[in-house]
Amino acid sequence: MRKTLKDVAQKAGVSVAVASRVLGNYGYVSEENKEKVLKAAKQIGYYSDILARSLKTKKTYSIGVIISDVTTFFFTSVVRGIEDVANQSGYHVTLCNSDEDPQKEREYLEELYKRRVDGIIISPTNKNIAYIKKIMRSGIPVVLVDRKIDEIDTTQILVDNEWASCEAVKHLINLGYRRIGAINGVKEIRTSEERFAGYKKALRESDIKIDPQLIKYGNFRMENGKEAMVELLKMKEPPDAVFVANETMTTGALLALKENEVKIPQEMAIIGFDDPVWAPLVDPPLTTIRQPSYSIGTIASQVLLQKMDTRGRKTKHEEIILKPKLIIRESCGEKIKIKNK
Amino acid sequence: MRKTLKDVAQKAGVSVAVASRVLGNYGYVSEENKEKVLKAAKQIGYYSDILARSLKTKKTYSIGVIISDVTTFFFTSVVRGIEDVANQSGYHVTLCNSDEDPQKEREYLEELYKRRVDGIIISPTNKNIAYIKKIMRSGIPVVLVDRKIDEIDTTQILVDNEWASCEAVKHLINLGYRRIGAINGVKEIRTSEERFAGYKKALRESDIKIDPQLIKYGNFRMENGKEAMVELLKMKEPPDAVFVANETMTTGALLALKENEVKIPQEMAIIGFDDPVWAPLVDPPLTTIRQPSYSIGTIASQVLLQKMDTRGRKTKHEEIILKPKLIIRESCGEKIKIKNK
DNA sequence: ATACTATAATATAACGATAACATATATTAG
DNA sequence: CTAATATATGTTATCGTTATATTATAGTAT
Repeated sequence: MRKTLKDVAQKAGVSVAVASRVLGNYGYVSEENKEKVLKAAKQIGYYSDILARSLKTKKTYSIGVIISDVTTFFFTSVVRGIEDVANQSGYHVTLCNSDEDPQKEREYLEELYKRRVDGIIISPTNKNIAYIKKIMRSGIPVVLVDRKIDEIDTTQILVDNEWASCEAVKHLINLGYRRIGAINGVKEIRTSEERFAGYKKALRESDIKIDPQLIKYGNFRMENGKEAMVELLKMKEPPDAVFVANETMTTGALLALKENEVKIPQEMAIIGFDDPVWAPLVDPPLTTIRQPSYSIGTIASQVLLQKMDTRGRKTKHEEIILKPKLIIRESCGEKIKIKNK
Repeated sequence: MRKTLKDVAQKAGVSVAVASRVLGNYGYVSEENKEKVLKAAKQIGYYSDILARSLKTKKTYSIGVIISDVTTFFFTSVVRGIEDVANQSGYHVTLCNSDEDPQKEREYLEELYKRRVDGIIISPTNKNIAYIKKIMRSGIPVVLVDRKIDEIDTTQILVDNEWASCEAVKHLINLGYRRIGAINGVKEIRTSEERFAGYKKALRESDIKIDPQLIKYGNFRMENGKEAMVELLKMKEPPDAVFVANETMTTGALLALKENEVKIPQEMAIIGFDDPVWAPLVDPPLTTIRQPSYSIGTIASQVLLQKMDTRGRKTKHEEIILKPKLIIRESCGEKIKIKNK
């Protein structure tokens, strides 16, 4: 049977109050009783019941994390950062995987609210903004990661997407590519918008006309990246390079290229956002944009911990923007060299 | 402010007992009051407090899942299976990542116990057996996945590792390889043992002498797979093929081969346990053993749900063994053809 | 008419912890 | 020597639910 504080107190021959004080490490207790209680607790194998404690103290010492895809390197890495910091401060992390599905996201938000987490870190879709605001109003601090939402007044840990994808596309342009396609994520999500903006900016600055036919929209999932690439390949005049907006869609796109036996980069150069462990291993090694994912996690956690400390105070919109890095491998080759061959 | 049942009752003009009955859907309530309560609850935005409820009912409607590596395709897939089934039955999944670290595993086990989860699914290291048993004795059902532990009397969802790796190594032998190396996982973990046993069985059955020098032990982590492969490559006479016991170590091994510019399969063939999405994309496409990971998850969840229903009854040791599948791609080539070239 | 059952509602005792309050003693200050 | 303070302990209300015991009314069977 599970032991309660009463059992400990009984065994130690003191009142529950004394036992609680010893185990909670507060108030006045004599050395003698302290020892007795500690010994008794150990002997009967007592663990405090977090449910009961939380009910009374209004603190669960747990934070909820809702991310959009646990299978990606980017998000697992973010979560690792979050956990490492949170655990150190005695917080437990409840991980939820929304799978880019607003409905699932909503359910998890409700679940976390009901379970009274002390704070939430989320990479949001943009469909539950009102509900997130409601949760914040109820006193639970929220920190956003990866995806900016203007309407939510809290700290958001972001990445300079526009700059990064602009760099990426400029890289392609510098190598000589001119017909550059794009496989974007969900249109309404800020991250997609920004990455797409960077793509357009790079083309504009190089006076390359933007061809709408070369631009596809996916939903950040693998199948989608694959389909988009297949569509591009079916064109009379397919692009000679393509920029893909995240890891899973890049996987899909690569799968499509493989199945259609398209030579990379000779027939199609490719550059992907996110830098999974396997990027150097594919054929040819993939040029990518590496995000500081672990840092995003640690910073988010630190900010949230701080917000939980100063609970109740009104928070304002604040953006912490980190810089990704272009990792050049071989999937873009050099258009000029290829032509000369 | 967070609303309580009292608020609902007040608003509806009934007692808390009636309100509780309506929301809990039990006992006698008049149609009239039922409506009133439902309306009131909706109006003030009431959510029951799971902490308080759980404290009283002794059910948290949450299960804990401890796996050894969230970054792998195998485990994320298992977790997905677990969640899909559990969520459908109204259970919340708390995901914990032990990172193959017994200390971390122990901490998470304690955490889950304290948080009073209704059941636990775990891919265990073999260092906390006594504690797992203790948890089971306290009435929390546990289901093991992926790793068999003889001493624990409960249902274990496993994979026929020995058979699968035997098949894999036989595949190499059939292709003409004779100096076949192995990069195994942690020695004490059953999964490693079994996979290694399969390796040895295949060699024995083909009358190939087992050369201890060709056998390395890792810890299932990437860096380790890399180091092991580097050691193999440093040998005067390195193996001409290698069997790697899991996904992360395979990644490491491939990285090492890449860095040392070893040609696959001409200079070294490689076959890996686990079949991540990127397996077809690497150079050359990787021959792997695909585990029925999602099924492992759904079955584990179903079994656990059932155990939670029949709580208290003593469970016996039981094994559910699924069969993996050899996925042949190009990383093993054909030794004969290669020689002839 | 009496006894019994089904329906309905309320008041209240748990669940297991914390913390506010009350009480008691020892120590120190004025 | 008294007042004030520090130390130590115990009693009990409380958190927000659920569930049990209690009471009340209506309908049905004897």
